[in-house]
Amino acid sequence: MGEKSEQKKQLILETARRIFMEKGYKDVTMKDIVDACQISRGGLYLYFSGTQELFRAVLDADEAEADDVFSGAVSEDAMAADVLLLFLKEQKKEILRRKDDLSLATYEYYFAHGASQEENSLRGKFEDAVGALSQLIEIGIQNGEFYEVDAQAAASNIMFALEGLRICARTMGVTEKMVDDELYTLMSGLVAD
Amino acid sequence: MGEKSEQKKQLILETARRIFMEKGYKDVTMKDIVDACQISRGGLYLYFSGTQELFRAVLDADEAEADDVFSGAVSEDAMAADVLLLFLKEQKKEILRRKDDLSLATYEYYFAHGASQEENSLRGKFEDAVGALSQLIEIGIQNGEFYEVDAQAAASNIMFALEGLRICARTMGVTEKMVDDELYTLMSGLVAD
Amino acid sequence: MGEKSEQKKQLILETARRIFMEKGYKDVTMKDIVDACQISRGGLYLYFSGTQELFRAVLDADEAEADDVFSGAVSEDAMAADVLLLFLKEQKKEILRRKDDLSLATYEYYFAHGASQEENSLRGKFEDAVGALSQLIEIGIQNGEFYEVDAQAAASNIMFALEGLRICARTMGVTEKMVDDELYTLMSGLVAD
Amino acid sequence: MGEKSEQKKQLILETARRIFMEKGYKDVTMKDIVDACQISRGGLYLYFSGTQELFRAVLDADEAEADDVFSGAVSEDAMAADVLLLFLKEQKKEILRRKDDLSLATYEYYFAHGASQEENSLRGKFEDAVGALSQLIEIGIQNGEFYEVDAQAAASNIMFALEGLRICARTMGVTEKMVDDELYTLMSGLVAD
DNA sequence: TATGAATGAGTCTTCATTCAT
DNA sequence: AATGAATGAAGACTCATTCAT
Repeated sequence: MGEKSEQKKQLILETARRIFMEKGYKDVTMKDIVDACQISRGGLYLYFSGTQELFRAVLDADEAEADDVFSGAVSEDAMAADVLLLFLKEQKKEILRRKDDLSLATYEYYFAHGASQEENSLRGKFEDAVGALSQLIEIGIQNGEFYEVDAQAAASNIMFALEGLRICARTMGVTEKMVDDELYTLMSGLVAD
Repeated sequence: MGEKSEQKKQLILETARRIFMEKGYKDVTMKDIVDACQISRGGLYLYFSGTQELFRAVLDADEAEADDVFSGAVSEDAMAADVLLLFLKEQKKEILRRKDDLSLATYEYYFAHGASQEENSLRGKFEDAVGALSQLIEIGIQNGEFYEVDAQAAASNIMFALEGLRICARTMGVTEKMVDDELYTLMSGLVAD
Repeated sequence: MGEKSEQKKQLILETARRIFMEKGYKDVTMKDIVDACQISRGGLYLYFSGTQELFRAVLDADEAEADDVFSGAVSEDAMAADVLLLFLKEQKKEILRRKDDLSLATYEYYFAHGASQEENSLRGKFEDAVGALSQLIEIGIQNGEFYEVDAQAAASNIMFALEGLRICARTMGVTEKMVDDELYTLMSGLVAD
Repeated sequence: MGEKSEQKKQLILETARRIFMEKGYKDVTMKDIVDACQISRGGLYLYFSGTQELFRAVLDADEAEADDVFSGAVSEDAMAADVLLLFLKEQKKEILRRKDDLSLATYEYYFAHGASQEENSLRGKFEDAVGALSQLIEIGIQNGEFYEVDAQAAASNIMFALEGLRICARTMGVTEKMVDDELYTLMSGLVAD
């Protein structure tokens, strides 16, 4: 039964994920989940005690299967600039994607439950990304592809700018051109093109 | 009588502003406002039809008294670098300020009511800031203070990075050092220090 | 001032009448009246203590200027059948008129405030109409225009049938043909045509 | 469990029916029902989303168990006149019954929700009654009990007059004598007595 | 007379959460 | 494990009515 149980939990998580993408975090009610899962009210509570726990679980599941964008790429003999370009293109897609994206719900979640909490995984994620990016830039510099910049600072700057683009896209709206221009600016800081 | 009425409206706006700073946007109820204002339920509705209208009014009031950071500074013979530094310091303060700040509520408001709406003043604000910053950088370049960069692109980059810092501060949390480092990186792109 | 006062009262009554025709009785609020009259809240209460009193006044005003349909007609040497026909045509118009009519509001008013009340003027109105109709039929009989029926009974029957048509029009809806047919039936009871 | 649920729904319907009879349609609030049913606020909404839906359900339940007054009677060899008399007596009782009657609420309901709606079952009911009555009269004519009148027209006339009596009873009030007289008039149109 | 701001009671509706089965 | 009926608290909103000016 433990297996069946696990299956059901997975089903709930997948469904919840979809709903969080559609409605953000705060607007989602247990009823929304129950309806979408075709599960009983009480049944849902057997697995999750509320939307907070549910969203936490959705985030954790994400993390578990998070794929490091660079891990594979960098080890090969691909050019660092190409890897970076690929990464930025991926980010662009995410930034411009209006729905099908957990970023809005995630922002709402952390607004509500504090930047203080220990389990704030966002920070770790961000630092991992900065670290990986930094390494990539380092490699690029050694390859002679990139200018001799402070890799760590450059990586941070890129990440903050990307976050800025993302939040701007979710609030004031951004055009594709705005994103392209900014990404171009970011690349220009590293390499002549 | 219109005067007294106006006073009350102001009182409500100020109180609401405080509450929005404390609780963000979505968690604020009309009852919260009512209690804080020591006003009757019906009384509040005489002035505002709901939290959305209230927050809109708070934002509008902000805008009305918004002071252009550069306007005064630039026209004087202060160095562009000094003006920029001042601006960044101001931003740093805002970014690190945990409460007493409408940014969280504002994000929530635009999450809820769409980046699409015509009355989205965020976009205008952002572009105004980019414009002013761009001008400032231009002046700095002409003064020989700054490198010969693309002023527009540099300004955009700074603004996106600042937004990134702000949202990171509100979600994953940032240390003062992180902010300082990033601001230093931003300055470094313009001037050797 | 008494004159001015009277004018204002008239204005209120006329406006209220229009609103009662539009919305019926129960849905009308003092606010509706206030808004439509462009008068102050308190001002309205100086004249009328609530919608009940207001509607009562509207009804009373109606009564005061109620014109007896037959009074003029009968005294002339018009044929009784023609007068009756005219009356029925007038009734048909009223029955089919969807709006611009107080009947719905009147029904609602008496539903709410009882068929019992002393000031129930409906009964008097009805009996007056039966009386007049009865007289008319009597004359018609004496003229040899109508069959020799019980005038009183015939008059009552016509009035009940008209009320039936009216309420059916307001609830289940009636077609013009249904009304025409019924009116024809009513006439047939009195005269061959 | 569906059974218990159904029982509760029935209980609510019966209670609601009683309340609608007492207070009409418009004055009834969900709270009235809740209090009368000794149920929780939220519990009621599990079954009905508002008073409109509730009243609709009450009407539908009525219709489901509606017994055709004539169906049985006519097929037997009872005299048509007797059947008609029985029907009119039944109607008289209903008309004079002050409370314990849904007619007032029904009128209010249709005032509020339009004579236009597709689901207006009143029209169908009325036409069914006219049809049955018409048949009955036809039979009476063939039996030689009734005058040779236009059965359809006579039936319509009776129904309109009954509706007229009903609404008059609910608004201006009618005496038993008034009803008797009118019913006598209606019979007189068909048969000498 | 006249104003219109203010009140507070009342209704609607939804939600998280529990619990008997 | 699972169900879904039931609860009650909470928030939105409206209205009749009053009252200081």
